[in-house]
Amino acid sequence: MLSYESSLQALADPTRRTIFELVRSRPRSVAELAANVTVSRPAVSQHLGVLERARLVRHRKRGTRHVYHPDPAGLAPLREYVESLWDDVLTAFAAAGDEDGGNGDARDEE
Amino acid sequence: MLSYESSLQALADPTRRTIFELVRSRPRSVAELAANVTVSRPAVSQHLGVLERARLVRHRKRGTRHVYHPDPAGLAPLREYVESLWDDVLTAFAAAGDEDGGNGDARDEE
DNA sequence: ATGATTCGTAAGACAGCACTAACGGTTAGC
DNA sequence: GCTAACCGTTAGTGCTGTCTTACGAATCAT
Repeated sequence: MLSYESSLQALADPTRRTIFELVRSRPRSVAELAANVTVSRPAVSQHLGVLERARLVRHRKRGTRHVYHPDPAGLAPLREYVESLWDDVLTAFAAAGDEDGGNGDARDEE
Repeated sequence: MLSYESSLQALADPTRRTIFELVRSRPRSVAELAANVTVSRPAVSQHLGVLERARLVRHRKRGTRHVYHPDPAGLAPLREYVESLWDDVLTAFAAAGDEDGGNGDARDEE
């Protein structure tokens, strides 16, 4: 699996995105994260596993607590991918025009 | 639903991402898209519906054919979101340091 | 050493999503 | 007007992912 795929799929889930937003603003423990979302603590732990596999977060053991903090390693490929899409789509869009529903002249071009 | 959420969720699916890649490279009809993926034509039509609701593609009726082309409207919010994540994560990462497994000094800070 | 706290993991139930098959609508061509 | 081609939609099915409960491991405090 390409690197930006896992990041894309990880951030697609709303709960997981909320957790990542919390970790992004400030490093937090699992219990602190679970207190700020509607799901249980094991669910948060599973989401953190997905985020960590996607290289979006890392964790550091602080005694019995696992403190999670963001990691740019997984976000960088996603950022590059979106940027490449952005450039190509702008070019393709400018070449095609911006009208959509109108079916004025029907020329066959294939 | 915020705009970048739908784009994120739409691009998370591999088949949908393949379809979007094809549309990005060149405007294509539904049958042409279906010929380049492993799923059936109705499945492609459904995926195009999701992509269109996310403002990632548009379509133009060319006789009986529906030609789909990319749309920057849905991609722009996603790009801005990823960029904002990138900036904040870089800052947070620099402030936290880059070590992970090491549990050297355990101070209680809460 | 013992008890308490924090966390990860396994197992099972449940919901959501993607897919196929069948149908109906619209347009081009004869 | 009639046939064929292209497409969207709906109903039904299978599967992947998420959630909760229960359990075990690791660490700090007493």
